[in-house]
Amino acid sequence: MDYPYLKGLNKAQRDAVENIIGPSLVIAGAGSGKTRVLTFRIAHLIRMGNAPSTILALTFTNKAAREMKERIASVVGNDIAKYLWMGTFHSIFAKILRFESEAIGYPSTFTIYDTSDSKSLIRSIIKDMQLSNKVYKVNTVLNRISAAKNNLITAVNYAKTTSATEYDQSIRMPRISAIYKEYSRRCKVAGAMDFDDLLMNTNLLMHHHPEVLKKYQEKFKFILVVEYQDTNFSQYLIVKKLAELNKNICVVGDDAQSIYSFRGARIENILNFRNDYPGYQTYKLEQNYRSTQNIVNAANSIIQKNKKQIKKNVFSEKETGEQIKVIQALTDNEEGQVVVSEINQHRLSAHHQYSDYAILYRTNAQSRIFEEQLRKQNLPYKIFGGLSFYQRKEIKDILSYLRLTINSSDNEAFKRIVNYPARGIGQTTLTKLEQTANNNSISIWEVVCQPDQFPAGLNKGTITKLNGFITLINSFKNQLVDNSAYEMALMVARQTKILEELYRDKTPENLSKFENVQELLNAIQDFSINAQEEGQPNRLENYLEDVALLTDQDSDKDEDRNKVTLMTVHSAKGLEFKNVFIVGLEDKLFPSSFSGVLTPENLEEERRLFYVAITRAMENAWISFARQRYSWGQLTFCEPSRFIAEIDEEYLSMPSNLQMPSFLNTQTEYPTSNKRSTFSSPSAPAERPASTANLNLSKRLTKLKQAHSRPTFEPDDPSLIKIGVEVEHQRFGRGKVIDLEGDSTNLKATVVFQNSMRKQLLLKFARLKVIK
DNA sequence: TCCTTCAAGCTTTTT
DNA sequence: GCTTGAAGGA
Repeated sequence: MDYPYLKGLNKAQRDAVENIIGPSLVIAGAGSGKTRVLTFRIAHLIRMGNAPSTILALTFTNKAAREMKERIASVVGNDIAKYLWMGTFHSIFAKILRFESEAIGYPSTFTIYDTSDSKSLIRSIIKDMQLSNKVYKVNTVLNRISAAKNNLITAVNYAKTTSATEYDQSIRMPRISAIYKEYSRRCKVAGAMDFDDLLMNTNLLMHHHPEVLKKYQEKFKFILVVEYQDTNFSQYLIVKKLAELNKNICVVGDDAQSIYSFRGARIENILNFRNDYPGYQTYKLEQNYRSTQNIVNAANSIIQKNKKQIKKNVFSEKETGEQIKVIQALTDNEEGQVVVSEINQHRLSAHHQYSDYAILYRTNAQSRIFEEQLRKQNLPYKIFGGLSFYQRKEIKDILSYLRLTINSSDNEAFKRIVNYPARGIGQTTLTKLEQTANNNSISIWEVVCQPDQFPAGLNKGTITKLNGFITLINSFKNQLVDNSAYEMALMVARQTKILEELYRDKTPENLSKFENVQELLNAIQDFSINAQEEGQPNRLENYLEDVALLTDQDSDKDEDRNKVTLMTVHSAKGLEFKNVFIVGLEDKLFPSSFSGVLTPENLEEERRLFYVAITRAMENAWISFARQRYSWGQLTFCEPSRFIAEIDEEYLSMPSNLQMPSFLNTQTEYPTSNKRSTFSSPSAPAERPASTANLNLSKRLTKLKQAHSRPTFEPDDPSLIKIGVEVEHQRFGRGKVIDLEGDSTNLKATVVFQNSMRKQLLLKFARLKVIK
């Protein structure tokens, strides 16, 4: 039978769409139309008479799930597509866990702790166990616990796992096992799960309750997994168990794009598919429809250097295209300047949009310089990463009120807001409450609600203040039945006086916080309205179910449309741009070796990351590096990345400025001709400024740097700043000084900026320059 | 209890 | 360089 959507697919794509029975492995090279294939495969399943509710499709991002659902809806209609079980691993299994919560001893309203909740809990456990926070780093402890959970090692089993405890000994943190145990206990008491718990508990549920497993095995007749190379052991096992009965499993992935091993992703999962599912079919999508031949060939020439991979031949039939252009800059600032000018010029000559350009970097810290230059050269840009909307204090505060209303055992929420807005309940009180709660294995809420039964040694005044808080939360609880999520959120924002407080004191920070709270309220209103329209429940608890699983990248704003994109290579995965600048191609930065030694495994992962970066480009790619940059405030000298040398020369265009200016006299390090040899020995001894020649060099570089880059924001002498003068601030732009206060050493200026933001700045530190 | 000051820390991060 | 957290003082 023929279907219109099958037209326009190549042979491999079509096979992958049509063969729906049995295990299938789809190896989808970059830009090979894997979303298309999956979309049509699911549409095809439905057309073949399978109910959408029997199809489970798992992704890693909400965005990917939403986009695919929309595309399927456009083929089969939304009233059918909406019954698909399509979502992220976390959201789908959170949904199932809420449904089956009784079996694992959790309330269905369990809270999902985000990373900052987890860290805060671990921090207090380390403190309570009287361990040194210098030795027990919260991040390390959380990573160890997370890794254990991703490998399905429970707290009890962790203590028995000698490899784990021996490792902890070796890093001098023998008590991690005990912290893990206490962490699990407190999460349970608080009725909370962290991200990893969602997956581990799903595994435990299926392991201990075969009847539940059977129910879902029978329900999900077809299972699809996107980005299979990024699954961790926990996710892998869930999928394996669910697929055991029907074996109609289709996984799509590209081993060459596995870049999340630091989060427990196992590239082996895709490499070993053949062993797990005998009788499987493989479909290799090798034609790249995204990029020019040059880009595809260059990318291939890099990834070939990796040993661990599934052989495939990715090719493009598009035009040859231009070579990848290499840009050398003397300093990190110059790199920013050159890249941004190049974007500007190229855009004008190629008649492209701003949104056709992306700047990709290895670490978020690199973004600042590009931001500065984009602003200076007046190019609109949008930046991904950094502090997420949902991580902002004001947002977390409001959400904590909502969380506590739904699940009063949520201790992390309680601790955040019991004294915000200030009620005179301080750390001492909180410590007493927490101790009483922990000694009795109950939540803080239960302690404060039953002061007679669980005396915490508080005085009358404090108890009165606490009672005010309890009354407030209880009044919210009483309103739950009659109000939607939005009505509840609005009520909380008003009655806690948070909105009022932010509005009263109109500092720029508060203004932006006020706006953020408004934005949150809008989002909740959207949720309420959408849910109502779709006939879904729109209660507060329904909103809270997925808010913990939302990220910034889930919101696409219209005003962000025609802008240059700045993001890390990691977050660029799955996206494409006509023109891509990959910046900071320096040894130790990309490939990054922050984690100490660059092991062969890490190098291969970095190489895959570079492969991902290049394959984002449709038409043009640039690679840039600087010879020196500031990292952590320290001037460091950089070597070009070995990855530049790994690209076959024929796909590269080395510009004339790769020759160092002759007066710098660095020929030994940088031959002007025969570019390849420059990079072929990445271990070539780098000359350090110890020698006199290099003292001269660094001096000249400093001079050059001053001449080439911004003198604009060398802050002026504070004494020049008077009431009435116009000033320019490095970040906030132009403004006018309207007030000065404080003593001579701590003089503060109140500045009203052009966007009518008002800000008080300490002149000692402020980056202000007088204009007139 | 709150505010200021100092020091230590820093990757990537779909959830 | 910048942010965050913990300690110390009012």
